[in-house]
Amino acid sequence: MDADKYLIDAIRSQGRRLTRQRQLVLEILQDSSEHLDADAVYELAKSRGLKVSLATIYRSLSLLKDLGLVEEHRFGEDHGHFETTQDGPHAHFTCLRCGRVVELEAPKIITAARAHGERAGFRVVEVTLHLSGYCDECQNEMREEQP
Amino acid sequence: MDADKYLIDAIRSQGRRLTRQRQLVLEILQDSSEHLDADAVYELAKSRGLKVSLATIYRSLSLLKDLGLVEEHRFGEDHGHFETTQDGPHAHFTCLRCGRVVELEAPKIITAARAHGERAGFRVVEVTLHLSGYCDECQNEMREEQP
DNA sequence: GTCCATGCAAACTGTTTGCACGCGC
DNA sequence: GCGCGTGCAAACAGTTTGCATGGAC
Repeated sequence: MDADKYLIDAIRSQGRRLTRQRQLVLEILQDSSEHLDADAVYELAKSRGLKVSLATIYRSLSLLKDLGLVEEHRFGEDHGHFETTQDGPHAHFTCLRCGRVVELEAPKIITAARAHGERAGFRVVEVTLHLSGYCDECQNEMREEQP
Repeated sequence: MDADKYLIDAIRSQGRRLTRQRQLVLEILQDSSEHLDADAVYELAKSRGLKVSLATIYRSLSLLKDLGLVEEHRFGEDHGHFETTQDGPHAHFTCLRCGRVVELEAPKIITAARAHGERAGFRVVEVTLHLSGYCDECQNEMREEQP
């Protein structure tokens, strides 16, 4: 897998070690189109037959964040969601009914927001744009439930 | 105080009771230009001579949220910040050094983001725009520290 | 007087950490 | 074999909850 090479390089360059656990955490995030939380990664890792603890999941996620391979987002909830680092800036939408987190392309809006912050005198490091509401599917289902 | 009338009306209309604790929590949030977390509200309430428990702070904040008088935000941290409900949509900036949370007017950007989400087929309930980085003051101090 | 709101402490959730063992190098 | 990485359980922070007492109405 190509991405493994990134991982190997990144880990080696820091004098860290490549372990099955770290590999798998990254693979799981890459394979998933969803934005998983730590517990979901943990369950998926176990279901792939790896003996692993939740503590290691957190430690691996933290390392991968430090390496820049993974990003953490807090969508107004009390726990984090993780995704592999994306190329361009993008926004997220969380469905309040089914909980799914979807990505949204919004480069212009995010760039405008960054410029707006700089204009106000801040050095802007990060811009987070998060929408919440109801996805198409859930809107339909809600219509059926309450005619 | 005018805002107390809002509180009284809102609470009465739900058959709830007006207590010194609830009044004070709202007052503290109104008086503060910062975006306080639960513990900060707790400390301020105690410093105003009210005997109160942290549990009550949380319960009051939750009630005020339900009444629509207060909003909770999670700025990528593991704990919430609270503010009285504002008129228009606005963004927030968190300084990564001093932790201060500042409001930012950005109605056009937020409106554009909402429209963007609706165009993608979502019913958008909320838009959160959050910037983080370094405030003017901290930029200066950092310059002095590392010449 | 009724019943909701409070204080207290204990429970709970997501996350982090100390320690002894295991495994990548 | 050296030393980082791991599993386990305990610690931790923020928040919520059960229960008996207190106060708004």
